[in-house]
Amino acid sequence: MTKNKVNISFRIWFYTGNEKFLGKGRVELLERIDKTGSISSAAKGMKMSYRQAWQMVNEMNERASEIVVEKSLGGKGGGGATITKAGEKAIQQFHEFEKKVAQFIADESKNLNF
Amino acid sequence: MTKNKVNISFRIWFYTGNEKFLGKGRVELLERIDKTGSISSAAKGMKMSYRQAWQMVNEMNERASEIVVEKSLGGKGGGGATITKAGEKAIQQFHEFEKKVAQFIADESKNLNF
DNA sequence: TATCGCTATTCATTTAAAAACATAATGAAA
DNA sequence: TTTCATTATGTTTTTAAATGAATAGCGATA
Repeated sequence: MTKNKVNISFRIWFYTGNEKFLGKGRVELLERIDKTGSISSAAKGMKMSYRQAWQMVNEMNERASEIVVEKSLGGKGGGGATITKAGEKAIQQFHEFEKKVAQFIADESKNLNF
Repeated sequence: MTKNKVNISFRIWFYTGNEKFLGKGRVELLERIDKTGSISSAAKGMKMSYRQAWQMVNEMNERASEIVVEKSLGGKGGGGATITKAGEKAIQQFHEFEKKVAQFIADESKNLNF
């Protein structure tokens, strides 16, 4: 009867009310928007269609009390998108929370076997 | 600037090595097998095809060091399936772990706003 | 030895989510 | 006033996952 070590994986999501607001994927999207300055190039960088990326951004903006992405239309480069202070805070809080949970799970799972 | 309360949802998965072994859905499947005595009626009770249920059971048995479901073929009622001691333990440990994580997250998320 | 309901397995079909495609609309700047 | 890359939005196509259907095998028991 060999015992196997059990590893635990997890995911967390932030909700506002009962609507999904932020998860790992959306955080990555926000970070890429921050880095590239546009939804379209952020989407290109992940395996994601522009349409979906745009929709995600829109949902997040609708569901947060302050928008997380400021979008601009037309102009020099056609427009673009930037992360707001509220967006930066959301990203940071998500990472922090995820880290805490990871630490907790790592501690608690040390002696879990089958 | 109204702040919204943020709720956090999560899911955890048990892995043996780097293969998924157990998650919320599979735990429910095991519990239904336990209650009904067969994979087929357990599957019927959830929104799940017998095929998938059978495959899940098979995967779990392959990936655990001891099988979690004992299957019997033919005989009086055509056969059936029962949960082993190892299976019961797995279910119990999953629930316990999930509960601990839920408590941790509830505590940590008390003052999270946007 | 016939029956019965289950396990076991293959193959076709359905479905839902995402991608891909197409096309306006925008507005600063040259 | 033309250009440009982007946002914005509707429509079609692809893809992946699950379901559904069909069939064989099993074996205790009546």
